[in-house]
Amino acid sequence: MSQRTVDHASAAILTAARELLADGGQHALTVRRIASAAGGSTMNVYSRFGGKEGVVEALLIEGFEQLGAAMHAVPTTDDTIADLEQCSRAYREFALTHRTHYELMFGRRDPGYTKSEKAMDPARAALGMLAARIKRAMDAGALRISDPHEAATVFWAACHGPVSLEIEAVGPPEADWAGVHRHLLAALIAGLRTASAD
Amino acid sequence: MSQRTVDHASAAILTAARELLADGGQHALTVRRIASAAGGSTMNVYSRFGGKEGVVEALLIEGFEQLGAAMHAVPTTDDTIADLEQCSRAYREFALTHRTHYELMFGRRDPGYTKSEKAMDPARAALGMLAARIKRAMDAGALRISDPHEAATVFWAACHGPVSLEIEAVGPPEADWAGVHRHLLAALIAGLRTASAD
DNA sequence: ACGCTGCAATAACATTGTTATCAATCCGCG
DNA sequence: CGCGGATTGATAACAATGTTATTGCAGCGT
Repeated sequence: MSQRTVDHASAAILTAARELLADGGQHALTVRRIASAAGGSTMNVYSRFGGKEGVVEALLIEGFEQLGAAMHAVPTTDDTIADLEQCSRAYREFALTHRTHYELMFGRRDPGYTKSEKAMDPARAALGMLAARIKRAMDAGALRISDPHEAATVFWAACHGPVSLEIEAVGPPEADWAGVHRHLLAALIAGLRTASAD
Repeated sequence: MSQRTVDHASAAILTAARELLADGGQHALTVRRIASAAGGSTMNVYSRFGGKEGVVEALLIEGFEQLGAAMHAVPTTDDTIADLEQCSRAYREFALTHRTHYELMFGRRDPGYTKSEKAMDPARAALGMLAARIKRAMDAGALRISDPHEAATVFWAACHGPVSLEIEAVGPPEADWAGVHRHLLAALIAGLRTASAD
C-alpha cells in the first residue's frame, strides 16, 4: 500500500496546489496551505517534492503540457493558414482560462529559480508541433519558405505578446485585446506570406 | 532644512531601491535592505512611500518614463518605417539593459496589487507617442490607414512578446532572440502595409 | 516480543512586510 | 530664554512565509 499511498499523497498535493493557484493566484501558493488542503503536513511537500519549487515545477510541466495539448487538439485541415489561426486562438483561450497558471509559466518566479530542463521539455514539444504545422503551410505554398522552427518561435512570441499584456493588465483596460491579438496574428501571417524573414 | 531633508531622504530611498533592483533582481527589493542602503530605517520607507508598494510604484513610473524616453529619443526622419524599426530596437535594448526593471514593469507583482492609474500614465504617454509615429507613417502612405492607437498597441505587443520570452527564459536559450524580434517586427510592418487590420 | 528503521507531524528558526512603542528633536509660545 | 506639544525616526514586536530540526509513532524483522 505504501507505493499507492505515496502516489495518492503526491497527487493530493498536486491537485491542492492546482486549485490554490487557480483560485487565489500565485501568492496563495504557500507550503502550509498546500499541505493543509492536501490533508497532510508541510513535511510531505518537502519529502515528496523537495520544497515549494518542486511543486511549482510540476505545475509548470502540467501547464506547458496543457498548452501544447490545447493547440494539438486543433484539427488539421486543408486550410493550413486557418489551422494556424485556430492554434493562436487556442493559445489565447488557454491563457485566459488559466490566467494564474499562465502567469506562473511566463512570469518571473522570484528567487534565482531557473526553470529546469525537464520543465522546458513540454514547451519544446509544443513549439515543435507549431513548427510542424508551419512547415505544412510552407509545403502547401501558403507561406513563404523559411526555417519553420524559427517561424514557430516568432508565432509563439506573437501569441504571447498581447496575451501577456492583457493578463498583466499593463495596457489600458479598455483595449480590445482580442482585436489586438487577431490583428497581430493576421499581420504576422500576411508578413510570413510575402516578406522575407531576414 | 526639513523639506530638503525629506527630498534627500526620498531620493536616497529611491536610488537605493533602484540599485538593489538592478543588482539583485526583484527579490532583493526588501524594505530592510532598501532602508539600510539608504542610510535610514524601515520607517522611512513607510512614512515617505506608504510601504514597499509605494517604492515599487515609483520605480514603475520611472521605468515607463525611461522606456518612453528611449523610444522618444529615436530621431524622426523621412523614412517613417525605419523610424518605427528603430523604436522597436530601442524598446528591446531598454528591456535587455534593464532586465530586472522590465520584469518588475511587466511581470506579476505577487500581491493583489493593482497598478495605480498614475503608474500607467507614462505608459500611456509612450503608447501615444508610438501612435503618433504610426500615424505619420500612415499619412506618408507607408502604412495602410487604420486606427493608429490600436496599431500602436499591436506594435507594443509585438515588441513585448519576444523580449518577454527572452528575459523570462521560457524558450530554448539557444534561440536567436534578436532575430525573432526582428522577424516579428518585419512581418508586422509588412502586414500593416498590405493586409487589412480587420 | 523487542528493538530498529523510516516517515510524518509538530515545533523551531530566519526572513519578509507591517505596525506599535518610544525617544529625541524641533517649533511655537509664554 | 525656557518649556510643552507634536512630529519624526529608530527600535522592537507581530503575523506570515519557506525551510530545517526534533520528536513521536507505526510497522517490520529477528
